[in-house]
Amino acid sequence: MDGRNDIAPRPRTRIQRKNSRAILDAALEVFSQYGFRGATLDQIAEVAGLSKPNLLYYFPSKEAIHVTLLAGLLDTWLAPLRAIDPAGEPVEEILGYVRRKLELSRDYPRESRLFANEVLQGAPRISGLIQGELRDLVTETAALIRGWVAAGRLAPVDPHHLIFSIWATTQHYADFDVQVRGILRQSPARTHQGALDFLCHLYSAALAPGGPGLAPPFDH
Amino acid sequence: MDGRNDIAPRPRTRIQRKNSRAILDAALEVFSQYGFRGATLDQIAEVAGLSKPNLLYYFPSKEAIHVTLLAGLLDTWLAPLRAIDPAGEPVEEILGYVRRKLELSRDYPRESRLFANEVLQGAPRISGLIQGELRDLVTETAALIRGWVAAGRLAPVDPHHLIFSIWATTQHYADFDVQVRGILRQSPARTHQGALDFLCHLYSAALAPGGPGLAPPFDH
DNA sequence: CATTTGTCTGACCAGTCGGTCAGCTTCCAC
DNA sequence: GTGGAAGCTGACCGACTGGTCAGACAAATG
Repeated sequence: MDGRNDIAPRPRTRIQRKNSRAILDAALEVFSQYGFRGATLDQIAEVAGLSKPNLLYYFPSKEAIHVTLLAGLLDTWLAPLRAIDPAGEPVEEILGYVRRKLELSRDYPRESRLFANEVLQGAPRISGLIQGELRDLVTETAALIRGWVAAGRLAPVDPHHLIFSIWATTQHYADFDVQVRGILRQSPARTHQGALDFLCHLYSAALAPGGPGLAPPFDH
Repeated sequence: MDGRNDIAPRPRTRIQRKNSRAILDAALEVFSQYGFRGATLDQIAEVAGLSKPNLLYYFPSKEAIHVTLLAGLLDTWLAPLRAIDPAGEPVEEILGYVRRKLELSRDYPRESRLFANEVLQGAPRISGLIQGELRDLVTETAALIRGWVAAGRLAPVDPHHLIFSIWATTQHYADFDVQVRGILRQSPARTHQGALDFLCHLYSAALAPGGPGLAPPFDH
């Protein structure tokens, strides 16, 4: 009688799996484009090829769909950060992180925009995740980077702002895609390669140990 | 009888000026927080301290308020780019641009978020501005930077991706403020200074002519 | 075949949305 | 002060929103 109305447990039957997937995919498409309040269940239902009541048979509410999406997203999104190898060569590890993050922006722009939409509007539904899981992982990585700096294997930079800048520069190509394509009229593949080249130059120049900018450039 | 229902001409009387300003300020507050579809006229009216019909006495529709905001915003937003002096020292000019853009993010975060919201959702109302005024100015600035590179006064970088990265890194502190503050728990002033220090290091290292990365770092 | 269980839908509901309108009040030039 | 324009509002409208519900349909189970 009651459909899979809980958020946590995964669907069991074939039909449940198929329809849940269709709903989440359609919801990702619509939410990422219009934001939570801008999206409607009718839109999602139409994209998913289901009726609106049928959506609400699989998910208890609009918000439940949204939360399910966000929760499932964070792992994918943080994977590149986890993949940084503490035993690797510092500059190469960070450049690899940039490359993976940029590929994520290219291959999963909807996920990036969904997340951006949520954070832009104050992250009312995921502030817990940000101050929990996300923050912990960043703190960890920041400590790793600080260790590399202390060992003289990396130019002295603030690890947090380094991470922020990598997030910003890579996600920019997904979140502001319309702007990028409106200014830079070229194939997405070419834009991606250009971005990769530039960012590698940017970060390798700034992170190479013993580089030009050892002292803080501006006094404060 | 008819209020100032057109978009272009500025209000004349004192009351018109005062209320128009109050409406636009309230709309900026609400639109930037909830996006266009997420915001309601009732919310804007309440923030502005006016009744909803009175809002529509000054502006013909919700969309007119939004468009008015966006149009008035672009000039402010592009001012730092226009302020780049072709006769100045290249690296200093770009660092100055970064500084001004970062100050804009600190002082006008609502404007940044409004713009981000719009672009994120496909810029349905300002695609003309992006492909027109914005694109022209960027093309111009890109040519200037390319000239600096050719003269050997700047490391060889792609000017477009350089501009994109500056936009991304600076606006990140306004658009993703919730995330930044959720991770980096410190005063906004301290965060601003840290960001400025980091970004100056980042760009001065990468842009200094004759630096480490003259050849493209990755083959393609 | 009958029963049960899971899947699905048309019709509907209460609340909210952007926007209208008739008419009220306030202001100001004369 | 008075007439007319400017400024303002409560009440209202049709459209749309998220969500409900009784019951139809489908599929497994006996």
